[in-house]
Amino acid sequence: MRLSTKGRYAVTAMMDIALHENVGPVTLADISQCQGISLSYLEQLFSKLRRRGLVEGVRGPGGGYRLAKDAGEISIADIIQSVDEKLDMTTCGGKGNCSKGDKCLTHHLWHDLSCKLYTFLSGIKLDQYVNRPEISEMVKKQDTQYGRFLNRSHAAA
Amino acid sequence: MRLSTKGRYAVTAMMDIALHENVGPVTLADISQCQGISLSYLEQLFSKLRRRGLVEGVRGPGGGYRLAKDAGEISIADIIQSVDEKLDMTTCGGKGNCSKGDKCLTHHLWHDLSCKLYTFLSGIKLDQYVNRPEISEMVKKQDTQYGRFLNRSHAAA
DNA sequence: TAAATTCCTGACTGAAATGGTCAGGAATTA
DNA sequence: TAATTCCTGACCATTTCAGTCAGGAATTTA
Repeated sequence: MRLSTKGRYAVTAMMDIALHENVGPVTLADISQCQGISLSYLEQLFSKLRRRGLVEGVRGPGGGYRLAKDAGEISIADIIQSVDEKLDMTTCGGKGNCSKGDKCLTHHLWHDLSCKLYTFLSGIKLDQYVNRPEISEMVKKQDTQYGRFLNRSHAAA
Repeated sequence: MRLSTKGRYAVTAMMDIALHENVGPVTLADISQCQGISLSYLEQLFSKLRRRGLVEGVRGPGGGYRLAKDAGEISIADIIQSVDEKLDMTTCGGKGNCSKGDKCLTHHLWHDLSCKLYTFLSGIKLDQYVNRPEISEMVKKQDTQYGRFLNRSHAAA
């Protein structure tokens, strides 16, 4: 398994988009500035998120990225697997041939753990955190601080 | 967070030792051969496990490593933290200064996740898997295959 | 006491992943 | 047509992983 800054960046960026669903597409440039993530790196991550069908890009001025599904249908597991590839912790990828064709001593352990972790991460959907009052306050603060969406007709107050 | 082969190796090796508690100290050479882990790499890992007080080394012929505590008191979290350092998934290490002194958008998310994962891994003790019938059978197979502990007076049948 | 065994330590190494840069398109809007 | 934004691919520095190597320290056994 792998759970690094990569997955964290992806989740943070997705959260940013989900938090601005009502405003319209969010540009990677904005996310880059607000969340402190390199623009080119974001582009790499979103290339994968797009291929996985989690977001869709809108080109041209006023464009950006928006969620391809409802925020309630996108889980943290989806996002992490898009960029980090695997949540499975067994060496064998669940096949049970980790020790010369047989299961290794810790196969059951890693299998159990992978299942639990996956269940947990799949259970968390984007909208759960989007609707938290502390978080929507934080994003409002950030938006005014960076002057985001000032040129949008239907910008948030 | 980090959960790589490193932590897996450490847990596997600890499991091997726990499974042979009744036979006496287990040499790293044996673990290396049976579990397919490089000897020198094992030595690095056990250096950390020893410093954490999870195992103790016995030098000289007939020596090896044995558990420093009861198998029921050693959790997977203990082992992984010994070699991999951190299970915490927040960027800030739990301090909440991840975004210019304030909490970042996903602070709560990673904090929650870290707690759950830690609770889960702390709850699994070595003895839980040692006492599983499938696993003690596997280890018996391995032992005869590699001819381990043949020169020990109280070797397992 | 000598030899064998085993832990123990530190320096070094190739390969991969991380996180990021750069350059240049392609599509869309104004 | 110009500006904006996504989109792609090549490239790069650094870190981590996983392992090698060499050598020493403690202990047991002969």
